Amino acid sequence: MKWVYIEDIAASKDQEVEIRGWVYNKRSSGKIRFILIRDGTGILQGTIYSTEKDSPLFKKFDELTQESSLILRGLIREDKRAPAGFELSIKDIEIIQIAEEYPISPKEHGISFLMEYRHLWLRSQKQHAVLQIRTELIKAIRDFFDNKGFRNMDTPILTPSACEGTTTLFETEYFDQKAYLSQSGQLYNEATAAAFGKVYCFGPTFRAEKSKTRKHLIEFWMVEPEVAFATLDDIIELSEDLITYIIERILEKNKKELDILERDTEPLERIKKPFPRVTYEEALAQLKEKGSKIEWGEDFGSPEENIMSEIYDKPVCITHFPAKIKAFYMQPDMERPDLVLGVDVLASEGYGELIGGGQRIHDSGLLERKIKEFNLPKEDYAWYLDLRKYGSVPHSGFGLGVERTLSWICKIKHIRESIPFPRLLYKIYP
RNA sequence: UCCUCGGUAGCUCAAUUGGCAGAGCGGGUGGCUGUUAACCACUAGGUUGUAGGUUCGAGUCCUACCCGAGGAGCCA
Repeated sequence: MKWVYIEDIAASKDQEVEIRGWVYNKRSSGKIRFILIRDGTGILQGTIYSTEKDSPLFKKFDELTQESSLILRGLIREDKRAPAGFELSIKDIEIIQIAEEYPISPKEHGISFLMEYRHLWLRSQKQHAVLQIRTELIKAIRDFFDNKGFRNMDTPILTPSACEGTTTLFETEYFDQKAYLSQSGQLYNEATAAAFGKVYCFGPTFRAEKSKTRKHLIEFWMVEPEVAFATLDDIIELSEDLITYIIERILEKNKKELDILERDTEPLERIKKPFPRVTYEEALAQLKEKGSKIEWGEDFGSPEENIMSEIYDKPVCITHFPAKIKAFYMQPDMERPDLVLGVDVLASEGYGELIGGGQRIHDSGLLERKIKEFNLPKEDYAWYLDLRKYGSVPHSGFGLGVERTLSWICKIKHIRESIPFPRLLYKIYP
């Protein structure tokens, strides 16, 4: 008998098939019994009908517990009464394992309990929907860059020095040396961009910051494009194109999942180019008008990000930040050397920074001065400075956080649900 | 790291002024011919986070600690 996945069930209408999966729920009503089976691709209702109370099928049905694994065989029928529109008339139940009492019942649970059972919580419908969208999101990101001729050049996770210099790194042993888990592939991207023109890296990044918010993960995934000869304006446009492409794809491919998540898609549907662009100083004026006490030279906190997303109903690009609050490699504005050609793209609906990036310094002398100014060990940046000696060109890039983007698209309350196994402050289980 | 709130059955929660520790869900048993987180009846299930203190008596009050949540800060 043919083994089919529930997502493909329509093609097997009026045929006898085999469904392999787990008991999602079961109900009985005298002579008729229902099994909801999930197989990872969907949930299907199977029915058993018998006039005999102790028929062999009923006996097997009665043994089943929530999440028991089994193979059902039977006829696929169209039936309006079934949740999926199709139903399986069960002719045979093959039990693989009877599950022990499953801790996650179909009723409500607290977050700390669910997080402790994250390995099982993944089976629940909403978690499943979020992660289903995640796989489409990652595919869309790759397609976007691949279709534009970008080369995927992944960068190392183990790095020799505190390349960023500023934020907290995870340290590990590397034979007789120290190594650090990567916080960004950007510096290496600049090298591959000079070799391949336009590149992107896509991988996990690690930040040992003691952040305890709904927007931060200790380990998260980031896609970072880098383009030789590109200016700030070029990569702002690239950011807009990427975000609109992603949104369009998810709206097209993940209707079912967005529906399960009860996501109002209207705010996503209006996300089209161009996005509003404001400079840091213009944003500051808008924020003060709305009552913020932020002063020039301060970075935006989450109250400021929230105000910005109240003002605009699309992602907003903020540019020209004070140099002192941004990284050492950011290209200063020629007319205002105290500002840098950086851009942060803030999501709508209060989801904070999706993208951070900008134009990089390509002048060798200036970069050396900045390294000194930021008190960074020059030896560690010898190879990076080489890139400015051998055919240096203006170049720009950015990083987009996958989990922030996914949280926003799914409108979930906390970023911890946007990755199968979140690493959170002090929490590394399961 | 700071502020606020919380920790009672497997889960979600209740317990009046300090006075018998309780309900729903889940589990078990039985019933029901179309259920949709089914429903109905019965039933088992407790070191009230830990340690100490006040009191005739503490889930409730006090002290310390542990754990969790929300927020802030931190954060290319």
